[in-house]
Amino acid sequence: MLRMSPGSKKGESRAAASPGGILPLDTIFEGDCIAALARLPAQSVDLVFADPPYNLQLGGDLQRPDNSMVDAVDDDWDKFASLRHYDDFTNAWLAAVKRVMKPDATLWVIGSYHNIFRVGASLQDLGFWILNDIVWRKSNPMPNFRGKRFTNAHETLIWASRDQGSRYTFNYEALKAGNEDVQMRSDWLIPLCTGAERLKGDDGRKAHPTQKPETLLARILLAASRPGDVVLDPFFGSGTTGAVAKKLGRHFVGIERDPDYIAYARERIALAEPVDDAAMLAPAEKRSEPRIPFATVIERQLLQPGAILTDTNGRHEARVRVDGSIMLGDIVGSIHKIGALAQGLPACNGWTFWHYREDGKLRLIDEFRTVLRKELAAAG
Amino acid sequence: MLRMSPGSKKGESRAAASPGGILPLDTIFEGDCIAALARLPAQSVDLVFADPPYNLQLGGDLQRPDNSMVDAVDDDWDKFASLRHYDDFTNAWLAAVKRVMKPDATLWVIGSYHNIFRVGASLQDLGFWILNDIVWRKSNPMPNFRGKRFTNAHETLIWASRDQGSRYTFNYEALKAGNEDVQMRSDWLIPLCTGAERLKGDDGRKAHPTQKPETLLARILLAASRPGDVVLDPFFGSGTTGAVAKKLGRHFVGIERDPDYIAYARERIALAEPVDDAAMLAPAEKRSEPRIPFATVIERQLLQPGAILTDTNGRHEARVRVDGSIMLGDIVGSIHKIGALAQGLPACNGWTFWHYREDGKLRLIDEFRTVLRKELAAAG
DNA sequence: GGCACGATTGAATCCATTG
DNA sequence: ACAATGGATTCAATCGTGC
Repeated sequence: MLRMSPGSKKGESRAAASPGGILPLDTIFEGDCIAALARLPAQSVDLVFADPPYNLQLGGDLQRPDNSMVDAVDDDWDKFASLRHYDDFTNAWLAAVKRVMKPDATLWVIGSYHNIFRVGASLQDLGFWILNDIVWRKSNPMPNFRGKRFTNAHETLIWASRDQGSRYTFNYEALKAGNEDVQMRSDWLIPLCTGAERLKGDDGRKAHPTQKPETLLARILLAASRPGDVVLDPFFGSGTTGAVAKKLGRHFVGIERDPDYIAYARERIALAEPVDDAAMLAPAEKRSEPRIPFATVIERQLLQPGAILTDTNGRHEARVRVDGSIMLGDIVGSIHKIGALAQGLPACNGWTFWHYREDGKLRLIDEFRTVLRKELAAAG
Repeated sequence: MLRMSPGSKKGESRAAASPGGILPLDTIFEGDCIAALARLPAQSVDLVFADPPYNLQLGGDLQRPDNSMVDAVDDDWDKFASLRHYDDFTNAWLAAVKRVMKPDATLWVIGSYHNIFRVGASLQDLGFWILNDIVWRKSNPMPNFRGKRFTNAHETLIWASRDQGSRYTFNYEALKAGNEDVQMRSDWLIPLCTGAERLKGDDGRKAHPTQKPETLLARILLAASRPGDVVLDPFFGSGTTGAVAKKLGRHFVGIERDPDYIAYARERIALAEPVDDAAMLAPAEKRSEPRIPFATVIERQLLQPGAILTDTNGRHEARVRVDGSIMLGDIVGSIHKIGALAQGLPACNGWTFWHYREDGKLRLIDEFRTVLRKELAAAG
């Protein structure tokens, strides 16, 4: 039986239409993840964050797709059986998630060396297309007490699109602006979830064993979703995904089978304060300028047919034709094509290559484009 | 047909007895890796380093922003018909390697997200026991030219013992002593192999497309082998493993298919001198302060979205956005770009320009950077 | 010689729009 | 559906050249 739980104490529950039906938003579903996913409408979510269990050989709590338990194991035969069961489980939830994803949605999965190779191989087998693997470097990892291995100071995330060639959301400019104006790398330094952020029970002990830091989820949501998007977390746990989604103006859908965790999550999400100023929320984007045909420069008589274009050094000379093409020797083509040809390069932006001479000075033809764009903007 | 080639020009060839026969040392075998492995004695090597093809599956050409071409890895040895074929290949060489390993030997494999999940799953299936996954963070990776993904700034290594419960070599104290007396972590910052270390052909072009830095191999050998141990590299390439083994007083056994690579490797190894001080092979330490993204200040909630930043005089007011960009009027950008814009300067250090108000006093946002640097310093 | 500046390069699954 | 084409997009480090 599937129960629906509003994400906030107010009990407000929004919903979004999708090809497969109606998806309740900002809601936590209580129950088995695969069964619950099967009841969600197809192609209804924009982003998935999954923090699946990875108790491979730890025994006791590994769940088969049919919800039966795998016994604790320590001999080889059982170890292989356990790996296979884990793979079955992984394949099942990944396939179920894939069905629920919009065509351009992306998936994030976090794991450690115990399980991430199983997960990665499974998702490749299912046709997901890996975009990056991301390393969460922990600034304050637990040391290796016995001195028998390297300090396990990181976890791995896989970022994948539903299919090869999909047009996924990636807020490149926003990430770059917040990162000292250099593009964001695949290794992220983020502290563990500790202190006040770490949820504690009445007994003062941690409420959830693997609560993820909000910083981590914030970066994921800011990188790969837009305000108003729907973020699905099929292993909702203590609700970090929901809390961050609410703060950042995204919708969430959570699935969790433990009612205690759901209680913690609900309380926590109710307390989360959304950023209310939309201007603070919309991702920084380089606004795409309208495309200006070079022919317009001629039509508007900013350049005359027959005018000479050269590169910076004057090594190449081309002549402007009435139709906006240019001629180098007896070869005719666009400013881009001829620019590429002149340099022997596979491509070229002609606007930023060709110059014209005015009052004895060389000026870039891109100045014309700037002028025309300003005019266009003024005209609305 | 299998040919045997001495590793040095002197042609000296040592050998070690093992349960399965005699293993020639400091030798490069020319031929297919799986066939060659089948002829080596069982249980004869102490350490394996493997740098298998990554199965990159590149699409078309990639151009840099200056329209020059990226020199892609398009070699035949990296072409596989399908994931299934790649898995078959992986299973075959891993099984062959396992047979040759002594019971307490360990295996290192390096890869990227294209192949590492296949490799990890395969070696788990074969009964290897993963000890760590290690992240090689590149200090100077190739950027993402189109701004479509995160900079792919790392590769992954898996360190595994032959069997669960084996008594492998791990030089814990030595690593700790060489790491400012803190445990060596699972994330290693090491530059790409460039400059004088990078082997070049007579034409001045790189001799091998994926030559690994000696620093990386040095750390592996120092961590997981002892002087006199035998290190096997089944994808020997340009011989980095052999050169480092010789420098560090380990023996090597290499397998390589391409006679050109073998020629480079042999010459290189002949020139390698055993070192007295292993620290010579440590990476040059970085002394510069780590770069702190302004987005971290928001992620860590040191400032809230919507907070007001001003200059000293309060002439300019900008507002902080969730993604770590700031907004002046309706213009969005980094603290640096907007700081420059506000002053009409070509550049500006936003950290030392913008202030926030706390308890009625103006404080420089650079104070946040100081705090974060202290907190994150330990992790580099 | 030393410094400034430009050219080059590294395992890469790297476009969007129009016709 | 595919094909053609306009034109947007990069970080750290090394090495060579010129003053």
